[in-house]
Amino acid sequence: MDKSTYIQLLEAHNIKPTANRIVVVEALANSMLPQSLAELERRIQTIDKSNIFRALTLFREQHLIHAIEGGNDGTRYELCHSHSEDHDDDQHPHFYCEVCQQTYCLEGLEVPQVAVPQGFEIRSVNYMIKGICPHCQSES
Amino acid sequence: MDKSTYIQLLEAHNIKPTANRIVVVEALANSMLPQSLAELERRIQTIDKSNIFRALTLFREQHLIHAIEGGNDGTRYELCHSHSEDHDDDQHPHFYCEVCQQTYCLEGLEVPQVAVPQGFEIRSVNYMIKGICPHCQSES
DNA sequence: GTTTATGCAAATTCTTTGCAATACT
DNA sequence: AGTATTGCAAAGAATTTGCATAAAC
Repeated sequence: MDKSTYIQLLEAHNIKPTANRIVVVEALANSMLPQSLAELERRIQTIDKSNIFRALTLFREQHLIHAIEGGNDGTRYELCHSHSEDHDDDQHPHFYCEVCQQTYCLEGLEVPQVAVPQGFEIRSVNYMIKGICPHCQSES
Repeated sequence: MDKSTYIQLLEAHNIKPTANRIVVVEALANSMLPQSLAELERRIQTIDKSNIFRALTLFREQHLIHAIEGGNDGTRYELCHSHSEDHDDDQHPHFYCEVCQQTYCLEGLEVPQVAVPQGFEIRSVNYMIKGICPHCQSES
């Protein structure tokens, strides 16, 4: 993907494509794994963390990225796959390895739905599995 | 439940039943909703937060309580239902209301399993739904 | 008397905001 | 000019640790 692709992506979500925001969205796009704010800070030395944070907040509001929680160390962010402007519908389960502490996307899988009681309105679902990943499995 | 029940509960998990620990486990048992550390601090004025924290850490190690994450404000704790000493098997989905910010246990429901790829070993699953609860639904 | 638990204070870590300077339109 | 964005610094919030005292065994 080149720069103009990211600009289009930002614009599709009504985000003005500033230089910093392009860098942040690019960093997310190039990440295999969902990134925490701290990881993005480490990766993007040129932008202040408050600005990365503000970019992420904006991206989240515009449904360009979504947040996943429940691994261990705070919130992680990943690009939405479905590029809808007003909601996320590409939720997939995540797997947090208790040994290497990486969070994997289980992209091929769907988050199974549960039948919630009458009156609960579902907006989103976080499905986080914890355990040991194949790599750490074979180490032991 | 009276005090001796809590003592038995602690002992069943190989936890020495000190006065403080009895108070903490009692507070959890009397909570309808999973409690955060901050909520427990507010509820238990007699015990220092570092101690509540240490009790929770110990309880977690001994599988007396489990942690749920992904609501909004950090980790919440609830008693395990299955009183096994070495693992949790009573996971149920939780529902976080984005309006009133309460976390509900959907106790009647099971967490649906997903077929993870070969090599991933599942230890536990966090299923967190976000949306609007019946009460806040009817407010609007 | 040795180990364990406790309370207080403070260190850490992570997230979020204030504000002046800069860039954009 | 006027609005939006940025970097730096610092405020906040939440979690976790150090350590001296006190309690338990």
